[in-house]
Amino acid sequence: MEERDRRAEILQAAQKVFSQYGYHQATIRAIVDEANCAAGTFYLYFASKEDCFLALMDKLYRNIMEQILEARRQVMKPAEKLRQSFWAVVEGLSHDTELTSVVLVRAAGANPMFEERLWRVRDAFAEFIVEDLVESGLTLSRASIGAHACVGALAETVGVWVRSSESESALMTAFEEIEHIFWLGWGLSQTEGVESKSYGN
Amino acid sequence: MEERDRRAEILQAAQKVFSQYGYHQATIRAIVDEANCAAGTFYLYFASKEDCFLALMDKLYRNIMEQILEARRQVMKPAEKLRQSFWAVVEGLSHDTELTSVVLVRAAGANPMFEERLWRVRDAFAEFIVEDLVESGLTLSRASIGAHACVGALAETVGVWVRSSESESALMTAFEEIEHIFWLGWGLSQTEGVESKSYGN
Amino acid sequence: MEERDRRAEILQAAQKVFSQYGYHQATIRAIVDEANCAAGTFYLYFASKEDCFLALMDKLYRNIMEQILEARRQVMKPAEKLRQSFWAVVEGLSHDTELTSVVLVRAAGANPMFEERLWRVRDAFAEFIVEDLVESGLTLSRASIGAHACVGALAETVGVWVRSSESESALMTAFEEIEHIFWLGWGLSQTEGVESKSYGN
Amino acid sequence: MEERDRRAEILQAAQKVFSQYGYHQATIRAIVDEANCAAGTFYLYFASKEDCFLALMDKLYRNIMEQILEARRQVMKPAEKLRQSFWAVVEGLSHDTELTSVVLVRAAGANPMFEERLWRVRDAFAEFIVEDLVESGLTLSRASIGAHACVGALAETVGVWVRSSESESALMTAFEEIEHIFWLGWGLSQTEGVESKSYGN
DNA sequence: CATGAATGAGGTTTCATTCAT
DNA sequence: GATGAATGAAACCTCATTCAT
Repeated sequence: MEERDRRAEILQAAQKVFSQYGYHQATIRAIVDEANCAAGTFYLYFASKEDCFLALMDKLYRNIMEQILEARRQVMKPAEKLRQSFWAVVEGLSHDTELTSVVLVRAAGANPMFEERLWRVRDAFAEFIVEDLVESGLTLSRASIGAHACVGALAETVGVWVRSSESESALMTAFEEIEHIFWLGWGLSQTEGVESKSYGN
Repeated sequence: MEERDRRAEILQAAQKVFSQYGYHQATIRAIVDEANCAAGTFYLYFASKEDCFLALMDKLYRNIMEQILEARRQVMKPAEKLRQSFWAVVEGLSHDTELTSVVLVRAAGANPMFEERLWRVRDAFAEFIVEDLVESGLTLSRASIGAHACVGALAETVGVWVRSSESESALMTAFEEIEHIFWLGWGLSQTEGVESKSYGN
Repeated sequence: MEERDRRAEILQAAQKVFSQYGYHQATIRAIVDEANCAAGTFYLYFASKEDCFLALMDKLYRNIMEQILEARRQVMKPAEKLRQSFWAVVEGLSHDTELTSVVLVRAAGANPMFEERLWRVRDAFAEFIVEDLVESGLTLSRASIGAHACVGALAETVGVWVRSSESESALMTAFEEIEHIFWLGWGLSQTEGVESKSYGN
Repeated sequence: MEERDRRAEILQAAQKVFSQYGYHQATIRAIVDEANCAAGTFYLYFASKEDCFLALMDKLYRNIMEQILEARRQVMKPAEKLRQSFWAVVEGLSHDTELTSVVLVRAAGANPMFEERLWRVRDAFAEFIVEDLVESGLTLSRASIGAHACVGALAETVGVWVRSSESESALMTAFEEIEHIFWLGWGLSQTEGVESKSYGN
């Protein structure tokens, strides 16, 4: 006898529908049709449409957090930690690109609450990178700007990729290029951490 | 007797209301209250709420386009052209940050149509940068990835800044840091264009 | 050009529908059909179904209050004041028996808020009678019990009458009988106020 | 092993919940939670929510009927029979005031069917009093009006008492006062039945 | 007997849009 | 050009009831 996880089924369906129509255009009707259940069933597992969307945001958040914490468990050198964090975020974002694009691009305009929660997510990721950058010798201010810029670059890249019909490897190539840009931009050699020579003011 | 531009008044009011509530929470009622006119009047100038929002997106688009085209009129060296384009985008984005945040962060989830238009806007800006980067010696692929990453970084930076209560000069500092990162990342000296030493494949 | 009072029209329709179906069975749809307007129009004049019902309660309340205050304006002797109050309540209740029965019998179970408001109405009327009874020599305790009993008797009588298909004069006869019972019961002669002889404990 | 009467348990729980929330606000969920059983179990004992409420109405009806029939079994003099009926009703009403208030005040607005049943209950009680009053010499018309007025007075009194936080003895005092009023009002000596002196037409 | 997950009809309410004035 | 009362479609959500276990 198979164990069905209704909540997961509905969440999956919701993700698909939100991805297709955006938050407001998505109707409960469409979600439950996709999930093959009745409207009332939706409300056994989620208090509201909003609650369901927030559950998706949390899912992405936890996905990435897991990756980051896992990655940072055994590392030692700052430069390496930074790279691990970066790729953990990348890993989390690319693990389920539909989810990523739903949360990153469909969340904002829909609801001020989503927007705030979304910023919390983005800020949390940036925070890890900031920390590593500071350890690597950048000032807090530059680390903070750079970390957010990096998160923005990653998010945009996912967005571009989702619209395109390119392969997953194309996405990976893009991530590598971004790593390349930021590591050079931050004055870090890609394998050895902070460069000795400083640059200008 | 002064000429009133009703359309501009309403657009201004709409920008304020969209900025405050997001697209869907914003009601025509709130917009016309803000504009001190009747609901019907709104429809003399805009075909629909959607049309009005699109007008705002176009406004931002034209703001930045103007800056870019203006900036690129007299320049010659590729390196300089790139820097001009970058700062033109920055200029356009920071000229009216309320408008920028409305379009950049409130648009997406609201409506698939906005999303598509928004990507057209972002792509258009990225395109100029791509062109300049290619002229500066990057491959098309890397130029394209880098240009989009750059646009994403700028958009995120505006988003972070809008939420914070920092001064405009803080925003400028952030833009400078981003320029710094990308120029180094792209292997361009900040004052002279493409660096001679290449990096890896 | 005729002045239409939409609010009054809808209120009238609502009264009819509530009277026919009770609060919960009554649908906005039925009300607006009865009022010959669209569902949305209802919400131009009432914040909610609840608000509309409360408006009906207030209408009855004001109807009766008006009668009472009017009646008590010029009177002097306590006995006469009491009789005037009694008949003012009666007048208010019988002025629009549909309204009366809607408010008095349909209000309770529907909504705790209605119930509370309904008691406020009943208490308010009882209060006038209490006051007059005390002036006529009864103790506060007995006056209070008697006044509420009297209100209950009147309400029940209206209820009975509404269900029956008797004439309005039958209702009046009933009210007179009730006056008769209570006046004797309170030890007041029907024309001269407090009786001299007291009765037991 | 004690015999549990599930039906009675659920009915008890229902009474409590209806009393607290009113008929429509009360949910089956709340009732079965209170009764510590599953939703499905409710439907083993009651055909519907409506059916359950009707069972409560019947319970009150039977409570009072029992009292009345018991009381009237051995009496002979009309005056005494009337008093016995009156106090039997009072007894029935005050035996379980929660039940009384549920039925008397929460029933009406909920459902036209309840209302009709409620009137049947009230009419049944009034009928006994009418009968006794006619035997005591009143005309049928006056007896009928008086009996209903009396029932209304009693019901209102219970309602007032339930809202207040007075002792049970206060309720009894109120009932005595009401007896006093009506007996005088009907021209009956409180101990001896119909007074010799008649009053008016 | 008992359970409780699933159902789905149906109601209230919102709000973009229209049009007679 | 300007108004704002009226429209009505359509969405979210509740909750009494069922039935497979």
